[in-house]
Amino acid sequence: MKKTTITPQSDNFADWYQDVVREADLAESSEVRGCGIVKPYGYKIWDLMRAEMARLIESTGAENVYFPIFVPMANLEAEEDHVEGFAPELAVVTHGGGKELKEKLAVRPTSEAAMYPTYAKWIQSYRDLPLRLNQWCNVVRWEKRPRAFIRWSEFQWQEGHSAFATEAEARAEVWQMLDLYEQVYKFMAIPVFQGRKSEVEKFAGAEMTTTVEIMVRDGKAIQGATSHYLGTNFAKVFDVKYRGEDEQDHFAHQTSWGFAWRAVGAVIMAHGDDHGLRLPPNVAPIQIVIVPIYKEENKDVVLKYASDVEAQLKAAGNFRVKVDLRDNMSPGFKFNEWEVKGVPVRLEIGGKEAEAGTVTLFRRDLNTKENLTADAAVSGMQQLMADIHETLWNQLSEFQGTHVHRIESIDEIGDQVGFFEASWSEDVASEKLLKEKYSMVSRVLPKDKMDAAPKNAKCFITGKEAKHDWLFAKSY
RNA sequence: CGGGGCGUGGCCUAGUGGCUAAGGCGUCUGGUUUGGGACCAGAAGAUCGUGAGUUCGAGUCUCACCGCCCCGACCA
Repeated sequence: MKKTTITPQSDNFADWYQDVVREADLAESSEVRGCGIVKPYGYKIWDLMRAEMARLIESTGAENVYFPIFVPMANLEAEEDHVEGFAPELAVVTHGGGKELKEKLAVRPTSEAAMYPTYAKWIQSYRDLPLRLNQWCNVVRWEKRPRAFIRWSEFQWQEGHSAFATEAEARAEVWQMLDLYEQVYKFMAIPVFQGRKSEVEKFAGAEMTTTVEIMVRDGKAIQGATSHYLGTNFAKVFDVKYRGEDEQDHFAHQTSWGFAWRAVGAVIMAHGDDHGLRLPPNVAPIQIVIVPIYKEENKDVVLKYASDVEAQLKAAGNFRVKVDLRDNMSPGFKFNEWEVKGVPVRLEIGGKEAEAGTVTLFRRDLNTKENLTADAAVSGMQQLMADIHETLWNQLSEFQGTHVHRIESIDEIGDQVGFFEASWSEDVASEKLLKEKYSMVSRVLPKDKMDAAPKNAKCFITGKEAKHDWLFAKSY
């Protein structure tokens, strides 16, 4: 008999998402409109993602720095497209120390304008290049429609900013960092669609934006991370130039790339089911929960056995294991709670198991139980974690596969959900039309389609000459 | 900024002009329990979003304001 406080996905996906965030104790809303409070369990998931992301970034030789949260308004206004893109969502500090400020300070919505005046000082010679820096920080964008993790007004992320002597190097960096983002999502058992953004969708001030797009369980897209080629747009504004070997001054070619805690939201929406969260082991705060089940007369025996199994697991694979010792809750309550929280593996250990030297093992990816010897469970745990990761990956991959629809005309969209592949003219007006009609925009020109001829010579919207095969979808 | 909805203990809900604002969940204390969301007893916790107004009397009616949520447009 299952009682659930979670709305089924098929009833209302948005409600389901909010219910999971609440029931799994990930986050709650705060006193401040649009800003969230991330609770310990939710923050740990982010920490695990962040650690992997940090490892990947540092493996490329980029170094960490920290720049201030405040940016002089004048800096932000310097790059025309940039300010136009961000002005509507700026938080601005007008008072400090009890006085009105002459120079208003923006709370950074992103740090190009905060960092590049300093880059101009640091970069003098071609010998100072490349400069590849990263910072982990919080940024603020006054969002009109916030959503837990996916789009809070304040969020944590990493933003990397590099400068190169040549366009070729900068463009290579853009794709290299995008590959890291694909890898970090692989770490979360999430396949991505990697490629480039349209003119309408690209970053304010960029020459080119690349993206990893994720398809989640309702067929919508989440932009998982972006990597931009900024060209010399910002360099010209902030005077980021270097003396080359040719004894001439040149503007630096810049990139920026960012990954935010919306990834937590992506994991929830990509893997979750009607019972709640299903966490890939790599980002599960608790990978194995042991629920001891005992009566007064066998309590000591059961708890001893449970703690032995815990010790063996920790010795075998340094797993994140928790023994749920709360004695004011029934086993059934605990089962449900850990399922909602997405713990990949649960071991039920009671009198029967203690006597037989077995465990009852529940895996959250398949929601199945089996009884096996404790030795087998321990020695097979590493493989089981890998299997769970793979199952989640495969399930999502299969879902994505069946939800990419090839269409030749805009009207074929109808009420289907998912991503739509179509040959497109890349005409700006046509993208607006698509948005009005189907609330849908281009998501990505997949990397492997960038140099390929479109399958259909005619654009699916305008009938004009198509340039490439793009993916379109509704998005978060 | 448009459209819709809602403000009553931490959360959910009752209350539809009349006595001391009721119940469930949760929390705390003690006890009893433990194989799929346990039970008993007790306790704490609300100036009913704010301000005016109507009335003998307002959680309830009127007006204004504030805030929140959901659906769009904007965005990582």
